[in-house]
This record gives sequence, C-alpha cells and structure tokens, in this order.
Amino acid sequence: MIVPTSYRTHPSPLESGLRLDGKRMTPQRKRVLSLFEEIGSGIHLSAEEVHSKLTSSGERVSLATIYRTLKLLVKMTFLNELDLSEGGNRFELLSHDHPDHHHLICIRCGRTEEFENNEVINAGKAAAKNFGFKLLESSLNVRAVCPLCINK
Amino acid sequence: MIVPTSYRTHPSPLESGLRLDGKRMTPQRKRVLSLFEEIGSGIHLSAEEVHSKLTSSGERVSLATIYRTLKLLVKMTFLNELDLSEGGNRFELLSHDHPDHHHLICIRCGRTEEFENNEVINAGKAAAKNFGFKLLESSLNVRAVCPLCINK
DNA sequence: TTCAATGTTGCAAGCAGTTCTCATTACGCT
DNA sequence: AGCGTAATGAGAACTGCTTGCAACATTGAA
Ligand SMILES: [Mn+2]
Ligand SMILES: [Mn+2]
Ligand SMILES: [Zn+2]
Ligand SMILES: [Zn+2]
Repeated sequence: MIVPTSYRTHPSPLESGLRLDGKRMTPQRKRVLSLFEEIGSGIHLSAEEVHSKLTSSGERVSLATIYRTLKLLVKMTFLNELDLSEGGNRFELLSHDHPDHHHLICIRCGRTEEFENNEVINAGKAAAKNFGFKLLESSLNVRAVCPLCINK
Repeated sequence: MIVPTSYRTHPSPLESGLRLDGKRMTPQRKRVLSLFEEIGSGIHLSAEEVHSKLTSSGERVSLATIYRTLKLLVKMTFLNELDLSEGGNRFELLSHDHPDHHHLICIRCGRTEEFENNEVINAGKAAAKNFGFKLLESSLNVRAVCPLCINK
C-alpha cells in the first residue's frame, strides 16, 4: 500500500464557499459553524449564546465577530436566522431535510418547538403570487404558553 | 320639544375600558386612538410615525407617552402589534372583521399587504394542541419584493 | 520561504428602538 | 375647590446590533 507523502485535504464546504468569494477561512468562522454542527439542528441560539458557549470553552472571539460571522453564515446558507420576537434573533443550522419548518414558542420560558406544515408554505406562495410579489421566505411564529409554564 | 339642560354624553369604549381599571382618560390617549380610527384599518404605523403624525398636526405628546399608550391600547385590544422585522414594530387598528389576517411585506420599500388564510390559523392551532401549548396568537409574515421594487 | 496585499479581528464608539426614572401636571372624586 | 394618585414630559438608560479603525492573519505570488 502506497502512503502519499503529502495529504491534499479536501476543503470543507465552508472553506470552498469562502474561497470562491475572495473571503478567507479563519478559526473564528470555523468555530462558530462547528458549534452549530456539533449541537445539531433544532437548537436556536442567540448571538450572545453563541458567544458565551465559545468563550466559556476557552476560545477567544469577540461578540462583534460573532455577529459578523452569523450574518455571513446565513448569507452562505449554512445557518437560518429566526425572528422569534422574544429577545434577540436566533440562529439554527439550516437542515436540508426540514428547510421550511415553523416555530411554536413559549413566551414565558422560551421553549421552542418545531413543526412543518405545507398549507402554510402554500399560503405564503399564494399570497405573494396574488399581489405579484417575488417570494423570499415566509415564517409562521406561534406564540403560546407551554405546559410547564401554564400555571404561573 | 324639550331640550335637556345638561347632556350626559356616553363614555366612549376607550373611556369606559379605562374607568373599570382605575385608569384615567387623557387627551393623549384619546388622540392616539382617534388617529388610528381616522386613518382606518389596514394601515401599519410605527411608534415614531404615530408621534410625528400627532406632533405635526400641532398636538403636544412625548414619544415616551406614545410608547406607553400604544402598549396600553394593545392590552385593551383596540390595537394590534405587528413584528414585521424591518424597522420597529408596527401597530394597526384591530378590526373585528379581519382579526386574524397575515402580512406580505416588501423588504425593499416596506409596502405591506394583508391576506387571510384559514389553513394558517388552523396550522397554528394544530401545532399548539400537538405540543400541549396554550395558543396565544400566530402570525405569518411573508417577506418578499413588490413589483415596483423588483428591478433594483 | 518570504513578503506584500488585503481580508478579518477586537475594541470601543455609535445607533435604533424602546423602556425607565423622576419631578411636575392634571384627572376624577368628594 | 381640594386632595389623592395616575399620567405626562424630558432625558437618561438599556438592549441588540453595527461600524470605524488600528492591529493582525491569511493567501497567493515571487
Ligand atoms: Mn428551527
Ligand atoms: Mn394588518
Ligand atoms: Zn414555557
Ligand atoms: Zn417594494
């Protein structure tokens, strides 16, 4: 068996995406995306939460960079940005299995559940078509109180 | 014909709503609600817009009072608060004919169209029921680009 | 391997929208 | 008219986020 003398490591999707836009791979960017990949989809983190998760595990990243990186990762379609209207916006790994899910939010404790519903997707499409708008995205937020919070 | 010597004017819905809560009727509160009633439903104003509409027509109201009054009128169900996620939150007269409409927003110029859709309402109800949450409200925001904004 | 070009970071200042503090004003009741 | 207390105005404060800038790090070329 022949062992190559040098490894040509495949650039990650992040790295190649950055490259063809003249952007650079940095440890900060790798760490932010890795965090989301490690915790998996279905978790919705604020910028502050991302920041404290990284710094409390010894990484040195500034909050400004977190904001810049999250915005970049959203533009690159690695992440999805949610406006759940309680506290700051939240970010989640964009899962290509469930790209169009919606959120049920407990306004007391923040617990957030996901659900999918095609009628909702179609309602958005229909509304845009009706008025001649070009659809970008539609999001249904259901504000509610969860069982644990229901009695005070 | 007998002309009464004193008129007992009916208290407005605003006034009676305030009364039974120990709250007081003020010119500011009357003006803010009147503004929405005059422009009619289907108009979505930010706090700043409410403020400048009132002050530019000669009224003296502070922005802090606008915010306080808007919140109060929402709690009293005269107004509805929208989180359209571009710029600040917006407020509209709560029309009892179309209580549960949704919004299609042009992210370029802010133009906002309304639409109703029962499947969406049901989707929210179903999601809440499924997870045992007590539903408060569900809002579908469709972000899009309007015909006038579509070519740059 | 070195180096220059330029993209990226950290920090602090800035900003937009909203809430809060507190002294003053003014409803509403008698 | 007078009193108790709710509401207002003015500005400070706060939150979530963005930006300007000097120092720094990555990349590609030499
Ligand atoms: Mn989600
Ligand atoms: Mn509306
Ligand atoms: Zn809860
Ligand atoms: Zn437009």
